[in-house]
Amino acid sequence: MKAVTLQDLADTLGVARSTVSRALRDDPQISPDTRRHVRRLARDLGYHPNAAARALTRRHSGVVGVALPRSAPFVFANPYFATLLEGIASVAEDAGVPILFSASPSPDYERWLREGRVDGLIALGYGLHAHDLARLEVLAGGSAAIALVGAPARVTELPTVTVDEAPGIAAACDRLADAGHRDVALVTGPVNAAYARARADMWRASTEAAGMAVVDTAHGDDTQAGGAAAARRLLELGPVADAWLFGNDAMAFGALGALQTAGVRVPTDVAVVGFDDVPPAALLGLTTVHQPIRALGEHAMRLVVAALRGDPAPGHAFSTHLEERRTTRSAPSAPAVPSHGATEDVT
Amino acid sequence: MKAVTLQDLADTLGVARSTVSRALRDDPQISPDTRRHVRRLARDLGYHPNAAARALTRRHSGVVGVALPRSAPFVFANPYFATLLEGIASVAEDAGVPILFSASPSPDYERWLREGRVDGLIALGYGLHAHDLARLEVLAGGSAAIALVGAPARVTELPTVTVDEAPGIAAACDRLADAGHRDVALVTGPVNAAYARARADMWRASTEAAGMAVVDTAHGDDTQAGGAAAARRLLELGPVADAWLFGNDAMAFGALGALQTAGVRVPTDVAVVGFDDVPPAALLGLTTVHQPIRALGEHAMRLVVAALRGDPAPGHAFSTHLEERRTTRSAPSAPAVPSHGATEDVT
DNA sequence: TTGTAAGCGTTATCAA
DNA sequence: TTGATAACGCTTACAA
Repeated sequence: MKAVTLQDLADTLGVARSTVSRALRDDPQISPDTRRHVRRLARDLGYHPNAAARALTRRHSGVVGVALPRSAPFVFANPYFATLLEGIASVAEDAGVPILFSASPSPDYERWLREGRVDGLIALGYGLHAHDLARLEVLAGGSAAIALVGAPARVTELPTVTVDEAPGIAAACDRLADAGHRDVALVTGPVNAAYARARADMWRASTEAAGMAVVDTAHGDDTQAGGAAAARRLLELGPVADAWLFGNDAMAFGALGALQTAGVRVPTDVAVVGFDDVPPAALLGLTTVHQPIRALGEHAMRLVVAALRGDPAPGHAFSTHLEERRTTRSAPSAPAVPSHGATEDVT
Repeated sequence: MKAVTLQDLADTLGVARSTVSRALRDDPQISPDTRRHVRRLARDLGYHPNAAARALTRRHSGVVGVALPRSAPFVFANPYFATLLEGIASVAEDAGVPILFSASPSPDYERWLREGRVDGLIALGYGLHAHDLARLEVLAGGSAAIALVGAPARVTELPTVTVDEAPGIAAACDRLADAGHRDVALVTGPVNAAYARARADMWRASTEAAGMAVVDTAHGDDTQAGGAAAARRLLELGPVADAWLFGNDAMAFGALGALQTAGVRVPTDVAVVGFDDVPPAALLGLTTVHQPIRALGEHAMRLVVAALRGDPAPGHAFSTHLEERRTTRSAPSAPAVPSHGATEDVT
C-alpha cells in the first residue's frame, strides 16, 4: 500500500533520483532515452508525485481558496452563491486549478494562505471588515494572489470585481413610473449590512428620480422566509403601495408566495421587482434587475489565475439591466433596449 | 515577507525546534512555562505551521475531495447538486474539514488521492465505471476514506448513501390513479445513463401497478431546456396523456414553461409530477417525489469523516415520499400521511 | 547528460 | 522536561 516515490523509480532504474525528477518534468537537458525509460516505469508502477513534498520545495501549492463567509445552508440555499460558484468553478476547471472550499461565518482564508495551503484566494469584498481587508492587502503584497468579489467598504488596491447597480435600478423605476405607479414599498436586506443599505439607498434615489415615492419600508434578511415575513407586515399596513421593490430575488420569491396566499394579484394589485436575476426568477416570471453573477465569478477567478502567473490584472465593473417579466404591468410605451455586459475598467 | 517557521521561534527563544513543536501541540510532557512562552511568541510573530511540511511528515493532509463528474455549469445550474453540496459542506464545516472541489467531466479524484492532496473523497456512485470503481476500492483498501453517493452499477463494499425511489414513486402513481388518470406520458433522463433508465423503469412499473398505462415516452437530458423540448414533442403527439411524469424536477420546470406558452392548463388539462423536490419545486408548486438530497450529502460526509478517524461506518438508504402541490389535481379521497426520513442500514 | 548533496518545515525517535 | 537527529519526498545548485 505504500506509495511509489521518486527514490523507488531511481533505485529500480539504477539512476539518481534527481535524474528521475528531471525526466518526469521534461527537463531539456536529459537524454531522450532515459526520459523514455523513466516515464515508462513511472506509468507502470503508478507513480504520482507527492503533493506535499512538491509544495514544500516549490513553495506553492497550486490551489486557490474560495471562502464564503456564510454558513453552508445559507450559501447553497441562495442561488446567488451557487451561480457565483458556477463561474468560479468553470474557470478553475479550465485552468486546471483545484479549489479549496469553505462556507463558514468565520472563514479561515487567512490561515489557509499563511499555512501555504493555498496560493490564491477569492473573497467577498462587501461585508469585509477594514481589519480583515488590511490583512489581505498585506498578504497580497507578499505574493498571494487575491481577488475580491464586490467592493469593500473602503477603496483598496486589491483587484476587485464589482457591479454597477444604477442602470438596472433606474430602468426598473422608470418602467414602473411609466406603468402608472406612484407609491412604492421597499424591502431591504439586512440593515446592518453596508451593501444592503447601499442598494436600498439606490432604490430610493431612483424611485424619487422617477417621480415616485417610497411610502413603506420593511427589512428582510435576504432569505425567502424573510421576504415572506416582510410581505406579511406590508400587507398589514394596508394597500398603500402598489409596487414592491426588493433587495434581492430570494426575498421577492418569499413575498410572491405570501401575496398569493393572501389572495393579492400580481401584477394587477401589486407589481413586484427583484434584484439579481438568479435562475429561478425566470422560472417564476419575476421582473428583476439582472446582474451578471456568473461572469463575476468567472472574472474573479481569472484575476486570481493571472496573479498566480505574476501578471497584474485590473479589476472590472460589470453593468446591470432590467429583465422585465410577468410580475410588473407592461407600460403603455414601447420598452427600451436593455443594455448588457461590461463597462469600464476599475482599480 | 518570509513566513515564520518553527526554527525562527526556536532561535529567538533559544530552545530546540522540537520543543517548540511540542509546546504548540499541547504535548503532555512539556513544562507549563515554556508552553506559555512559546505560544505567546508564536502569536506575536504570527506563526502558522506550514501545511505542506506537516502533511509530508504526518502522511495525511486533512483535506477531503469532492469531485463531481460534470462540468461546472451543469453542476450549479442543477439545484440537485447545489443541495447535495449544501449537505456536504455543512458537515465539513462542523468537522473543520477543508474541501477540495472540482467539477469536471473527467475528475482527478484518483490523482488527488495518489498525490496525497486529499485523505478522503466523496464520489458519485451512479455513472461510475466498473473500472474506476475498482480503483477506488483499491485506494479505500489502502486507507483512503471514500464514500459514494448513489449506488454504482455493481455491488461494492465502499460505504454508499442511496435512496429508495419506490415509495415516493408508488405514492405518486396511486394518487394520480385516485384522481382519475389513466393514460400517462413519461419523460426520462439520458437514455445512456443507468440511473435514469432505472428511474424510468420504476415509473413504468408503478404506473401499471396503479392501473394506469404509459402511452407516450420522451427522452430528455435532465436539464430544463431538455424538459421543455420533450414537452413540445409530447404536445405535437396530441392530447392523449393527461398526466406527465418526469425523471427529475429540472425537466418538469422546463415542461411547465412549455405548457404555459402552449396554453395548456396545469393541472386541469395535464397533471405534472417531478422527481427530486429541489427548492424551486416548492416555489413553483410542483408536485414531486421528494428525496432528502441534503441529508444524502450530510451522511456521505459523515461517512468520510468517520473513515478518516478509522471508524468503519455503514452506508445508508434513505426513503422518498410524495410532495403534493399544485400541479396535480387533488384526489377525492383523503391523502395518506407522507413518510419521511431513513429506513435501513446497508453495506 | 547525470550524480551529489543541501534544503524545504514539520514530526518522531532516542538520548540525555 | 528538553535536545539532537533522522526521516518525509521532492527540487535544485553545483560538480563531475
